Amino acid sequence: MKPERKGKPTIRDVALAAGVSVGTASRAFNRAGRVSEAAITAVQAAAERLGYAPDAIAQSMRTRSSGVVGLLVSDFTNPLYARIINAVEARLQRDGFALLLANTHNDSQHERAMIDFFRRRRVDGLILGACETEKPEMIDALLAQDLPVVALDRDFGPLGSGVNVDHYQGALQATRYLLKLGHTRIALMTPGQLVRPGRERIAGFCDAFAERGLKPEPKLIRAERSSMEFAFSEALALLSAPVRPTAFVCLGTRILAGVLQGLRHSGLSVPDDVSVVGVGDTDLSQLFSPAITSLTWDLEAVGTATAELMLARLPAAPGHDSVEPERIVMTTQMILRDSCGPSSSPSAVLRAPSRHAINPVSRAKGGVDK
Amino acid sequence: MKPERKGKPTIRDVALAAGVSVGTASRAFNRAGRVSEAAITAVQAAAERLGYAPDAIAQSMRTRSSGVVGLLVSDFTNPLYARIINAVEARLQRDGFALLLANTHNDSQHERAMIDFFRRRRVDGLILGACETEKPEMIDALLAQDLPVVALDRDFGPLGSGVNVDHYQGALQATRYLLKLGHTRIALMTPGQLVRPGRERIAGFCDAFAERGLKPEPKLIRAERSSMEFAFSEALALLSAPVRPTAFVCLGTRILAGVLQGLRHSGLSVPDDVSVVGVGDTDLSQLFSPAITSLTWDLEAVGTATAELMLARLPAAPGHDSVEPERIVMTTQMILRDSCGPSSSPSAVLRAPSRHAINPVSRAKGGVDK
DNA sequence: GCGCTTAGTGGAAACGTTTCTACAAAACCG
DNA sequence: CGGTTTTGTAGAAACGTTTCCACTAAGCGC
Repeated sequence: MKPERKGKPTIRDVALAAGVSVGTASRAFNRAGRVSEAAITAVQAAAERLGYAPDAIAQSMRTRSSGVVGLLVSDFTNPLYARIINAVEARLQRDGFALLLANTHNDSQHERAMIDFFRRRRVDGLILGACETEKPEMIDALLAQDLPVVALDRDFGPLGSGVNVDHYQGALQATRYLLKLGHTRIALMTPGQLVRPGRERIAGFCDAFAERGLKPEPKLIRAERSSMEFAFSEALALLSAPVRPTAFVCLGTRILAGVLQGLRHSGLSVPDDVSVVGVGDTDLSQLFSPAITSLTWDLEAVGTATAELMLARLPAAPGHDSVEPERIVMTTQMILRDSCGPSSSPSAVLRAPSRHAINPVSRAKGGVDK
Repeated sequence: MKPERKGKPTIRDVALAAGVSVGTASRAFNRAGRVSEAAITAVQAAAERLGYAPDAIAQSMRTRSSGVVGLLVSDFTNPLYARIINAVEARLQRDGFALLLANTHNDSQHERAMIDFFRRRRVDGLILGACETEKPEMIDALLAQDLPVVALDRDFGPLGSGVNVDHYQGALQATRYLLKLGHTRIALMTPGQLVRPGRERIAGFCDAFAERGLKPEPKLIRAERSSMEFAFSEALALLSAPVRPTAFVCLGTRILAGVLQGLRHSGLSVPDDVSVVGVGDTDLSQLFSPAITSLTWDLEAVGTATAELMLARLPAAPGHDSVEPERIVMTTQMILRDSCGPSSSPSAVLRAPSRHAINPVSRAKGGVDK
């Protein structure tokens, strides 16, 4: 019909075609202010005819809101992260927000650069699951901005919002379980103690020992890197020690894989020689023989809750003046399978092949004490 | 020092502080046109002092380039996708581009909506690994735009660029291998034949049979959904048939998991009762006992190549007028492990525990014949 | 010193929206 | 029917950049 020169048609073209001014055209689209029904239909018809679609960049420019949320994570190759991010994306998409994704590769300088990069891109909010961001000065700087920030399994102090998995309770439960089976030489392998999950797990681990008046062997706590190669060599080192651990708690998917490889390499059998508690309801933990007793939590729920926390803090939200910091705690479950047996006894009796129920979500307002 | 009201400082503030005009300040930052050294240092000093960072939205507005690449994929929970996307992101990041991520959940309507959404957001390029986009009319519409499009394991015809894994060759190789071991009742399970990977694999599978003057059993080709649950029930169905398959080719990580579960559930042992070829060098295929002989390809290389194909097509690229369509084909490898044995013989002898070398990358110009 | 080029600068226009202001027309109300 | 409110509209001013254009002040060859 009307091939307006080249390029996409602008609202100006639409207004012209509809015989109204640009202002009216804009109001017609946004149903804001006063517009006559006649104008609305005329504008919509013209837009349809011309194939007009508003330019999101220009809208951002004017409204100062980009409709984009930034998500920063150390490495989303981790299948646990992948599923969380998937859920975040799905939830944000429902509200018309897009997800700008970057990973930091555990490089704190890089991380800071990416946060800045996101800021320059005027993201409407930031979801942070990266490590450096637990440093107090960093947190203060972040929260000082008007940019909504939501933590993903990170601790941003009393003023920060976020979703946290209850790793403390999980580690406590897993360790209690092994202690009850008679294990005392239990190795704990988890990502570094710099970040919340690592710290919490170590605390839960130690407290489970303390409950029985015991102390864990410090050398059996390996909270450093979370790569499979590292876990493999650490496992080998621990297993070749004069007196080796009788159980492993492996709180990382890659770590679990590395430890299992180490056990196989050492010719030890699970659970007869060594008991293993893994993490996540992954293919590996289900199909390894024996199936791995695992600590899990609802990844989709974590992602959805994170997204919703963010959406509630976005300027577009209805009553967003009430931006009280809020923290959501997700509980963990132990899925009992076949990889744990009594300590130093010939064979295991305990067995519970089926899964437990889905975990509930508990909410907790974060206290503000400035 | 100079708390310029509220909000972020603009280039105007910087120019004022440096005692130059905004135009000069802009040129100073971009090193474009003629600027004196004095001006550059003054502007940079002022920017530093004020903590100025240019507004990417405003820049996009003016330059019509957003510095963002959109990536659409059906579901990045798939660990194979996750690693590819990781590599894409890393490569784009190196050149200062951000990644806008969305998944289509295999909903073609949704897919179209997301492509539009990306367009409105003025992404500089689009990487498509989703299904619908192989429909001719869709492709034409996409290529007609000025927006660079790169396919991720999808076929966009002679005019499209993209990175393709050589699934045909891979399936051929895997099937030949099983045929040589004496299997003829081989089941093929792969994601649907609507998309390139599925089609190619089926073709390779059939051609391997044809080489020996054989024809595959049509009922043993299951190319539909790629979920674990589906694979599990399909496997059970196939295994309970009067005469069951002696080998499975499982070309999806979730499919592999489902089939292995099905085999376990049926009480059949691998490779004595049934041989299995899996996909991807995952934890599961390495640690399952027996370790799974797998068809793999270099996921990082796929991601990097995809990103580079895109970068070369971005307007910012140096000689981007030469936008010939280009297709990169990645070869596959078979990692021989312990999950395949001769057909209907008591036990397997063949064994090769170590990995093969990394695959090379072969490049091929796509022919243009318009 | 006088034209000529050239380096450097300031100012303004543009990018495509939304929103504000002003104003006209219509509606309502004694 | 005059005044007051209401309704709808047009037009322009932003938003923060980049880039174009015009212009001044050097530099240079003679």
